[in-house]
Amino acid sequence: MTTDLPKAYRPIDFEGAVYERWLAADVFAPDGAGSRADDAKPGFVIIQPPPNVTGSLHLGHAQRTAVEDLLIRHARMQGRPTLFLPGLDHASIAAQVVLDRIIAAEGETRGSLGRERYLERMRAFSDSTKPVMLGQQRRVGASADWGRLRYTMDDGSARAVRVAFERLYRHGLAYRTEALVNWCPGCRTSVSDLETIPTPETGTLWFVRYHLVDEATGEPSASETITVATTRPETILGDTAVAVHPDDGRYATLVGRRVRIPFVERTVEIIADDVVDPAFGTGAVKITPAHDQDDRATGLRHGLPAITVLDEAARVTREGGPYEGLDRYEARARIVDDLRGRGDLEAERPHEMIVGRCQRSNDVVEPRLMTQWFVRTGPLAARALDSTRSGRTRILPARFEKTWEHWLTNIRDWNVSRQLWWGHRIPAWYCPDGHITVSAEEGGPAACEACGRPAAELEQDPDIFDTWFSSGLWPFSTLGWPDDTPDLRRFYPTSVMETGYDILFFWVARMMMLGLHLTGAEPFHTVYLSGLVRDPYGKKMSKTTGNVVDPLEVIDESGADALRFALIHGAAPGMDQRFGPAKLDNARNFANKLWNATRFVVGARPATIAPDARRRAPDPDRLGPTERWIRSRAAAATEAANSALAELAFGEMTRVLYDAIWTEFCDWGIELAKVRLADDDSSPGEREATWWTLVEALDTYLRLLHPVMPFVTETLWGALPHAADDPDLLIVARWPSPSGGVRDEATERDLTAVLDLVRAVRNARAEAGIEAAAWLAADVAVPRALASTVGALKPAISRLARVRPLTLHASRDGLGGREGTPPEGLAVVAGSLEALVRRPAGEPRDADRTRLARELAEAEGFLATARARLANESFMSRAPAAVVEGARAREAELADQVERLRSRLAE
RNA sequence: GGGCGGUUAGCUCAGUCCGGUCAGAGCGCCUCGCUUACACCGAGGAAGUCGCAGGUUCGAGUCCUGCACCGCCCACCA
Repeated sequence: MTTDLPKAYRPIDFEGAVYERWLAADVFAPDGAGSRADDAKPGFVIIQPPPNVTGSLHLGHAQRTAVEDLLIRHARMQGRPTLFLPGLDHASIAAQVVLDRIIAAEGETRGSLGRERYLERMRAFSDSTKPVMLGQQRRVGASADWGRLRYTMDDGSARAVRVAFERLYRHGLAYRTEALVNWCPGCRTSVSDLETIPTPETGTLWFVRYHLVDEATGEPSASETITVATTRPETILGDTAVAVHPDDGRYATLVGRRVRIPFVERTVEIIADDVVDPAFGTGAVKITPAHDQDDRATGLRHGLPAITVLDEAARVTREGGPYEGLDRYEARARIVDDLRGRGDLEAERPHEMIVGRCQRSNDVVEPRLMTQWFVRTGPLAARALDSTRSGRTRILPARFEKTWEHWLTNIRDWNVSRQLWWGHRIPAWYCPDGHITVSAEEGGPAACEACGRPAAELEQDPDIFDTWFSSGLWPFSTLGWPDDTPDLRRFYPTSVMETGYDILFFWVARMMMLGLHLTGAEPFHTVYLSGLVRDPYGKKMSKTTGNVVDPLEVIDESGADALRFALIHGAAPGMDQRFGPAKLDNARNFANKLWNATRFVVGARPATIAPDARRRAPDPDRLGPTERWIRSRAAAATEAANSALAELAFGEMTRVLYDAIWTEFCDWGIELAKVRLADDDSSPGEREATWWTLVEALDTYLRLLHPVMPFVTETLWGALPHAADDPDLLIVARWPSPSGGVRDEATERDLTAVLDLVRAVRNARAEAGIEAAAWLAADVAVPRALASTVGALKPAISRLARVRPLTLHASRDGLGGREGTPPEGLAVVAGSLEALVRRPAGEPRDADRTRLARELAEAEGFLATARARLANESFMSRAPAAVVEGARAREAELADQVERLRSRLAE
């Protein structure tokens, strides 16, 4: 069974082969040939958040995959039927932005290629990125069911989109209307509110005089004017009213009068409306219903016309009269100049304001009046809120529930129309009479629903869906919805949705809303929100900043296990983490440690055990304190890891395992065990028991660590003896059960005392400046309670503290020095144990005295605090009995310590 | 304008929900050491008034209030 391990830990040498073995064993699919899933156990399902096909993965994706794969591997080892369904997202707008850049380099544009050729290019482009991305996932170690790989642009997804939309439409939850949408002149499409980033800017507030119309002549008056304040003079061209507050005395007499809009020479009315803030500007506002949300609402209330003066490129339209064809900012400058020329620019001053910019292109988004499709979110959001409030779906970390609440309670209808090409075409057809037919049929409707006109006379909506619409169906469209498939029945609802908090609204909320309405069930019971991976300086990683790290480079260098461990170890849920070489090195070193520890154990097999022996539990009658301690600590680690995992506290879990393996198992466990393994005095049976103990603990640790570091643990586990009922591969081996462990608290206590003594002796030696290699004679006084443990560990203490000969005494008298003969040594007081280490002849004693004096002062300080506490009546009467008891015990211990230190110092 | 998060060793961060052995880790730093698993190592060590000010409590990084910076999210005031 045991195979030879290479001396050096070189992940690149084995990770690929390990992955091949998993694939060959067919263990990823829930019903794969190698699956050891028990169908009686609850299933565990993760539908992977599909990365965009825009290129390659970054560290954020690697983190995503690491966490998801951790959950999946853990569930798989528990014997639960698991499904990790991988996927890719077509990312319509993001992909178009990328492709636009690529074709621009070839001197082409969207327009020059045309819709069909452009889409062809896009398909070719995404076909080229897909394998790269899937290869990256594989290198990270994703144990996904590749046979179920899905794509948001595949036929299944397309059909789900059409059916979903048709149902929403029939249920009155999707509607088409003219509304002001966020228009990006750069991308030439509308974008959602979420994609419009409010950006602070210093603009200008211009005060413009409008001339009232002299009702007698019908001409603008030279003297009668009203001054409005605006930050956007170019929209003057589309003004259809001026508004003042109804209670504003300054303008009371002007309400109902008319003014002449300059340049376009339109005559509009002065109206009164509550929306106007009399304290802002002049208290009079120009109203441009086609280019401002507030004005649109005001216009609707007052029946004002809406005149669009900016086109899809944000150039002035024919309605703009003399300014037609000018870009919005050129027009603005010209209009300001012209107003100044007319003497109608009363004032201008800098103004701090917020403008909306496009998330993709950073262009200033223009409110634009268009007829588009919307999803009515009110009823959908209400159900989503109910799901989290009732706890049917929980969000972790819990604080995000507040954000969730706030967003969903203030949600506005969702504009799903995009004037892009790459995506799912909206399945709505219009007939010449203006009737709408929505159809989920692949070829479209046969005829107009309303008037029966044949399909040939119908025209399909040219727009496509917001990319998040198809993403919103992801948890069930991937399982066969809208059909009632076996997969859907078996794996839906899914278990955990792991993703970054930055797409909580974009994606999670949409999945929840659409999932609840279309399937009647919450699509997942837990939302686990990860933080963002940032660069070492805290900057968000982005291609434009150039600080993006390719996971493959990291994996080539340090291994996938190190990358995964570092990403998980360094993170707390929902908190961003800075990621740099330090964390990675630490993780790699840890893997190396594990590697070498295993190499040692494998190599330390007693000759009496056959190389191909089956793993068995150590003989309980041959266990010494060391063995009992190692087993107990492994059991403790199992408990701690399990409870951390239950809370999805992955960072906590790796911390537990890191300490257990490195500090406890390697630094102490193996070092202690070496003694019995090498000691000629120990019997073959004892040596075997020690070795089996090491194997057992290591086996447990490798299992516990496998979900985080799958490659190295699989490799190392393969080098250890397996039990009769173990599978060949760790990936499907049983998860350690906490009850299977053997906690032994008495042994743990005793060992703590012994290890403290060893540490104290080492410390004393170091402080005294004694040569590390020197063997010194030592006497140790051992209280009765520790006699048996210390007796059994005598050779180990001797080795670890480098003391020889070592003599044990039943009382302090045995240490000598008290009566007359001054001790020639280092006095060491550690808990209830006390040692006297003989110094080499001629060494001065000052350092030792200094150390003792410092320890005494420290102990006295603690003792004083402890006594003050016990003297506090409130504490004694109000604190719980257990706490008081603990305080008493500590006081006694400290008092003893102080007494002994004093007496040592007095010698 | 609301809301949330952060402020703990030189640096990067756990710990705060469930108050008392929690003052921790990694990196860095100092002193030793190539002891046949590991120098991607081992042994020892230095290092923090847990942002500030109040409050609750026998007891507070841990709960409450206020404040100060830093960051994020939401938000139709021209």
